[in-house]
Amino acid sequence: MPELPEVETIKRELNVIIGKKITDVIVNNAKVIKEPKKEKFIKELKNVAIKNIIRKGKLLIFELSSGKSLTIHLKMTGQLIYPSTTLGTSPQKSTRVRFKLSDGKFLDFNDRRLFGELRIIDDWRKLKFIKELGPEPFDIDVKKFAAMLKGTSRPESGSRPRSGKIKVLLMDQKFISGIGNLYANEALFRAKIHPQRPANSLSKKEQELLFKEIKDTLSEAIKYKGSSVDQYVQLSGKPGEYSRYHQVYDREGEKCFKCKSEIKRISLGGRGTYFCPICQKL
DNA sequence: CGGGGCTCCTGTGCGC
DNA sequence: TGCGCACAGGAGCCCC
Repeated sequence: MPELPEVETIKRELNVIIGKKITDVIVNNAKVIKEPKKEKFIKELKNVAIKNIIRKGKLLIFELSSGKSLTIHLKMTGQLIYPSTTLGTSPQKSTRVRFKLSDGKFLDFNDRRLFGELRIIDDWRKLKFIKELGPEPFDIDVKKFAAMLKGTSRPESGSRPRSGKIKVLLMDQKFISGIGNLYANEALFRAKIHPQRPANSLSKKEQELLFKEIKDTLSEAIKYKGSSVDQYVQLSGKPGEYSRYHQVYDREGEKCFKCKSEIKRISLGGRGTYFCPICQKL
């Protein structure tokens, strides 16, 4: 479940490979390569340098010296490991693609469930996923956020009246980018808002608090290098430390840290949704 | 439009 | 102790 903080952590750590050249590509499972086909994918990367690495929402983009870009989406169980060691966390059974760099070390893409997506494209800005991506929480102000929730934001930015559930909306990458199931749960708890609240029903105070808590939760998670709940690890293979600060996620039946009542779990948008029925008002 | 459910997959961890 | 299966949830898609 890498979300914005996890992908941002990896992106920052990947700084060390900027300027290095890819000397070889080993594909153990071509399913994660979405375009172009395996042979062309390998050819496009060989002897090409990594010029820059950026992140858009949960998507990593490697800008290459060829002018093209390699995009990597970790989806749920994707990992990037560098430098890979034979004794450490990589390579392993789930190592799907290995990039050999000009320093002789490997950057490994591991992905247990094969949901991850690698592609090479001429212009990442033209990707449908990118064009439809909503703004990041850090790129907007509270006024804009409030307008988006109310659905009164400019039509060309894709805003409509938002009567859907707030938690489902927060996870919608076309609405706002970077938030997944874990941080949607955490931010809503901190803002004392029930996940089933209609998005356009929030009071001005609630909008402000939610916006603040989204940013604070994400910032804190970045500070602690992400949450290792399932598969996520840092580039070095070390787990992220933020999991120990989770208030509700994966805590069904345990006591709320604030009011001691029982954390509940429901399903929203097909996702496990955790909340405190006392602290979070419907 | 919202919402629910299914799909892509596989390793883990639970219940029996 | 072993076996089988529900579950994890990012994002796209389909249908009502």
